[in-house]
Amino acid sequence: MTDAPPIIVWFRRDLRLSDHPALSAAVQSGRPLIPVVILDSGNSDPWPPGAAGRWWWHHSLAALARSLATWGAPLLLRRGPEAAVLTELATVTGARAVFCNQVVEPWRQAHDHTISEHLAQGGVGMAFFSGSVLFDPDLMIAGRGRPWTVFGPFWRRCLALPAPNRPLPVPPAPAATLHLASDTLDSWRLVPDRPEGWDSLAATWTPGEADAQGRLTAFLDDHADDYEHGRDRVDRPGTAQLSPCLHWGELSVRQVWHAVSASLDHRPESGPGDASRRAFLRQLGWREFSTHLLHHFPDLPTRPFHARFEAFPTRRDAEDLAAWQHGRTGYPLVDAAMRQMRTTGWMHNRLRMVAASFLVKHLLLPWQDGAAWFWDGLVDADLANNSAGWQWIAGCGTDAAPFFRIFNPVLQGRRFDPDGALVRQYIPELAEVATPQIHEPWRAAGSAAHAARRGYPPPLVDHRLARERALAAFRSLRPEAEAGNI
DNA sequence: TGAAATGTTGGGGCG
DNA sequence: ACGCCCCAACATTTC
Repeated sequence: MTDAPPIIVWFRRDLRLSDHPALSAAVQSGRPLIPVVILDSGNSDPWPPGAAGRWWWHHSLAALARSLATWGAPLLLRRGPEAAVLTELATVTGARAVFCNQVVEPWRQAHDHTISEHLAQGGVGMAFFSGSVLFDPDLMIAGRGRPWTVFGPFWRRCLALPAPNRPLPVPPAPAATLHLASDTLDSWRLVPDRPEGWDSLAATWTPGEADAQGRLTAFLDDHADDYEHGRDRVDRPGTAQLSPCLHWGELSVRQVWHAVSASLDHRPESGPGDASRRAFLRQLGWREFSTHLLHHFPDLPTRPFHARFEAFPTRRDAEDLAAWQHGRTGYPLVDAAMRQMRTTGWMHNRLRMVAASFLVKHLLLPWQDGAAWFWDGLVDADLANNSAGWQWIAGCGTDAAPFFRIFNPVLQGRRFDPDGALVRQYIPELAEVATPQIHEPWRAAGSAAHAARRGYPPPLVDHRLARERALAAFRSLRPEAEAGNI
């Protein structure tokens, strides 16, 4: 054995071996490695993963442990306050350094700062590597002074910057490894019980880096050329469905960026799929935008960006909230969306907009309640994306959809689920309803009776009335109304 | 990354 | 043949 002290590589939201700057740097040092994942028992995380997130986390950790074992450095699982776990590990092994990739979330960065100072007292250094975003949020506003709050200019600026670094390969395995006692993953009990179990998620997903890479490849082969339009169809797999992989870091955003833009860069003239590929990169841009926003505005998860929305006349109605949560609003597209999330842990992006709009505008319930439900139910639940998305749809965020932009669930259904295939998949009660009425089953006389027998509820609210009610609520917020000089 | 209301236009039926 | 009306189709405005 060498005398060189080992390096602790702390895995957080980067459950992969490729394009892992902290891991690569540790390997390059030639020291023995201690890869570790810590389950924080100190409740210091104000946004611990929800139920679906924990399911994903468990399985992705299992996959990471397998690939690290094969690669040559077994993964260590330790439970406890993060600073204490790292300190103890450093003491026992003689490690003088902890390497990790930065997670761009305000609470996480604050904790990292504290932990880093704590470790420094014991002579242990902490090194942070970047990799969870395409562009550094602080560098982007350097010289400008204030964050971008409108997506368009933000993205134009991003595209004008030098391209993000090329992703790193899986590093060669270290020569020496240490074997230390580890918790078993099962003892962490990450996956909570739920009445219907988790089989339907397991049938949908295989968490882990290998499957994530496969998804990326499949998307490039099958859907990237038609993404611009195909992504809108909720009844077809036109999207990449990489969001959980990106959240948990099974793929780095740089890997996705480079894989998609490579075909643009290497083609002399623009091909048929170029617009689609740019549209996809733009979606990575929204992820980037949300992450930067949360970094600059830590209140984003709880408080409306535009303070006047604090006065919005939201309702409090536990029954309506429960109807929405469990897919019993009587609007098939909304209900299919909510049941898709329950069944798969994922929801099509367009359905997220429709379902969120319905909660906020048709039901006038707080967007924070909707965000909390999504947080618990989505395997890709991401604080920045979830918060920014809800604020966007609620009209109170930066660069938000105007509040008066109210989705009509019937029209959205006709346009993006024209055959009713998605509705029939998730709402078996409506399987017999004819296609012309599938998105408004209350209008189908014969089928309506049938649906009633099967227990599918009538509409919770009338669209036209709900729309007018929402517009009135919005009008009550206008500055002129407050000033009393309408 | 809407939808509804309102306005405009142009073709065709018809007296 | 001509003007009138209807209304679908499209465009613009408003919420």
